[in-house]
Amino acid sequence: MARSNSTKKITRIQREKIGIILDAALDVFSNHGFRGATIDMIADKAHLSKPNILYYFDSKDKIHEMLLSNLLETWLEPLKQISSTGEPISEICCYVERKLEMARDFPQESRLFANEILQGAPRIFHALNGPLKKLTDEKVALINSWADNGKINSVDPYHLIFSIWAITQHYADFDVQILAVMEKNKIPNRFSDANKYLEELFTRLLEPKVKLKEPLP
Amino acid sequence: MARSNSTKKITRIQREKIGIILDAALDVFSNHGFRGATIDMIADKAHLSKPNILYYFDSKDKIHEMLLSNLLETWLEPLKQISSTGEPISEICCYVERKLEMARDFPQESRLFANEILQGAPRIFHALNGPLKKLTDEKVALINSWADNGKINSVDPYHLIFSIWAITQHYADFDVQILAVMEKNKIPNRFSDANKYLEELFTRLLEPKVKLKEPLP
DNA sequence: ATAAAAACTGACCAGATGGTAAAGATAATG
DNA sequence: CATTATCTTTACCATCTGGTCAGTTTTTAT
Repeated sequence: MARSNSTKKITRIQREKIGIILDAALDVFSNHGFRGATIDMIADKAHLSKPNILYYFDSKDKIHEMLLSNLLETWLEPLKQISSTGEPISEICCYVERKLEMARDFPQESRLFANEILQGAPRIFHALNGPLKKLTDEKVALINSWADNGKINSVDPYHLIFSIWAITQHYADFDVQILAVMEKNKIPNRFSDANKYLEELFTRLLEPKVKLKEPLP
Repeated sequence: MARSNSTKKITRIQREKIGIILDAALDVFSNHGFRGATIDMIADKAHLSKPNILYYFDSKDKIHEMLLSNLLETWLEPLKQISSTGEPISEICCYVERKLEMARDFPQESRLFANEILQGAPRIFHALNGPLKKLTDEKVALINSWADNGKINSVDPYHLIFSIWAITQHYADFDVQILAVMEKNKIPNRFSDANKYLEELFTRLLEPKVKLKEPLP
């Protein structure tokens, strides 16, 4: 059997088919949620038979599990990149930009995540409570230190981060609504327009009230 | 039968039981999504038998449908209240506040809506494309006119509205994540802290660059 | 009180769905 | 080439789930 008994070698066919299955599963799970997705739908999309899929994964849950654990690293990465040595406002704006790019380029991953959280995060609560919390704590401290040094306006760092998460996720998760509501000719530019808007939003928020002139180099 | 053949009188028992069923259904649908919810779960929560539920509603879909149509009015209301005669920045901030209150007081409704949109809005696309679009168009025009008159900073009105929707929804839909990540002693105040943060966020964004002094009354 | 209408129940279906078993087909290996 | 290990399929099963139905109980109206 091919079941993921860790210590086994992985054949060429296994690597290929597992990839195909995960691609198909991501598509199906992200569009229908865990319960709404069926193995048959995944099988159809992957051009494989249902038992064949269950030859590579023990169960529907296992497929979903693997998608989520693959996702988490990708999801944390942009936040990790906020650097304590960079210029604060540009660090934040670059973070927003990276997140927005992810919403544009990986909307399925975004919706998979949103579905999971909406249902109460039954399968990844541990990751939220562990790695994500740890990373968030770090960046909260960093933002606070920037504020203490007068480099940015003093704001609640948690809510700053939440608002970034919220807005950027929105462009992936609520895309249907955006498409339905927006003026048709504005739709193609929605991501670059959003980026422009968000840059102004967060720059204005974070600019220190009294701007000190820095000496020219 | 009691089925909703519009032109029929409604008895006391019908009114009561339909209310009980909708309450239970809101709870179940919002926590599990449409496919994840079962009539049995609704029946359990409502302390009614499954056939009894189907005595009042023709199908699972009909229950869901009614919840969504009830929801829509509630959902549009806060946006409607933005008034062209008020002070622009305070109108926007009050809108944010109302939306945030809804996230706090009706998180189930918020998640029901989010679930529906995430799955591609199959059952309410018409409402997004109709009433919601119409209302949004109006408010977009209003915001643009404020900007043209120099009363607010000139920003993309669509993305302003989207960011308000995104952030306020987030506090309901992603509550698990917030609870997992946030410092424990900040949790009880999260809504009032959010309100404070958002007021500053949008005030700073919308303040005209050059503030004209108004004559005292 | 009694008949009619409304409300409710237990038993039951049919189809969908997650998953299995066993045998056949294909690829890798000595 | 032969043998083994891997891969795939056909035919299933058990359970869940939306929904029905025939009949019983309760409420309402006369």
